[in-house]
Amino acid sequence: MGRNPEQNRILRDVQQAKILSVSLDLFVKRGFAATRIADIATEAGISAGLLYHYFPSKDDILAALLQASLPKMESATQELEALALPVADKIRLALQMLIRGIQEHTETGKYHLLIAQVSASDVLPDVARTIIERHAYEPYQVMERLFARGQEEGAVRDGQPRELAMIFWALIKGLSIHHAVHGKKLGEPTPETILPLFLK
Amino acid sequence: MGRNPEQNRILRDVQQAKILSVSLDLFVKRGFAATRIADIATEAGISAGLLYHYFPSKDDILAALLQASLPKMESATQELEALALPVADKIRLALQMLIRGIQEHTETGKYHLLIAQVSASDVLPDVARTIIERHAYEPYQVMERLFARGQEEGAVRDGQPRELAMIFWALIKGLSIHHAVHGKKLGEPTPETILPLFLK
DNA sequence: GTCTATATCCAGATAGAC
DNA sequence: GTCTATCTGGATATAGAC
Repeated sequence: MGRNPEQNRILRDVQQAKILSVSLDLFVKRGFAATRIADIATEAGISAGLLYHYFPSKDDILAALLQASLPKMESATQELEALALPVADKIRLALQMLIRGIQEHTETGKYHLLIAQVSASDVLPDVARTIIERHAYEPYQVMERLFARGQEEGAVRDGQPRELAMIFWALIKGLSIHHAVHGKKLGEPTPETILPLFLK
Repeated sequence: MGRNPEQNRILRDVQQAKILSVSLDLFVKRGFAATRIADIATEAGISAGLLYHYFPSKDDILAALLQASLPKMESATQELEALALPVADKIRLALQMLIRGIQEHTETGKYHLLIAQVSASDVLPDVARTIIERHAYEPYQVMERLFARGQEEGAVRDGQPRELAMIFWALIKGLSIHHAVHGKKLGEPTPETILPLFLK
């Protein structure tokens, strides 16, 4: 019943993906430090021992998650910037996608939450910290440029573009947490309510 | 060299306060799960054994912190509401105090961060969860009423008051985290930039 | 690739002397 | 009230059989 190398590779990828996916869920739900390897393994339907066949340590799982997510977000914002659209539309688009991600528990939404939770911590594994630092600034800069251009077009409200960018991302992080804590119990803000905060 | 009961009481209060204060710092910096009792004790200048003379468990320290903070915030928002001031001024006042708390690392600011971090977690000690649930809604309701009244006065922007309240608190939580992560490195939004988001 | 069994370590919590 | 020494449990990680 041997498997050929190709099948092995596929199995390996599938297992790794599974581990990463349940890790993301658990890290987001319980926090990194409070999540146990045993939980991840159980949730992934494998033994703890086998998990170590795929990842050398818990820290490496976190690193892999960040490694996968941050560049993805970075390129998403850059693609947004490159679109041939009026700035107001780009901002609307960004907001809609982000809010949707948060409220529908998209992977992207979870990544935001993970980053929000994890990057506040002092005791991050070094690898993780490096990854975060390398990619944290880009989204701020993209939004800053977007707001600046929007002001030239007369579509965006007054205020330092950089401050607006910080407010924008702070709000997104805050909404991630709000959703994680309260779910839909309190109701949730819609992009239509948020958008006019930034536009004229 | 005996101490009289009064002196004992004072000592006890001082030690407890010290433990709570360093715990708050550490919880906020590293997260609750990642903070070790030994760290708290060292930081407080006492032995781990002695710490247990003052608090029966780590969970109880967290509970004590929340127990102290949430009602304080609740009453702060209620006092704000009671002031005889135009709504726009009240909102400005609230924003200034909150932002100041965040940026100057006031106790209040740290409490916000603690609540933001801790309340997202699934594995909270039961006591802690109960305390949070009992006090979480009041600030939303206060801001919702404030925004509603502000709209009647024509001072507050359009939009569901409830949604505006959620946005308001999400932004505050997001700014707490932003400050914890980036400090003053990116610069920080000022109340003057934020206020017009909510006012007409 | 997968599991079970286990080594190792470390954190929370206790006991008891001073 | 305070410390040191210690117990205990649980979590990460490894070893080795299948």
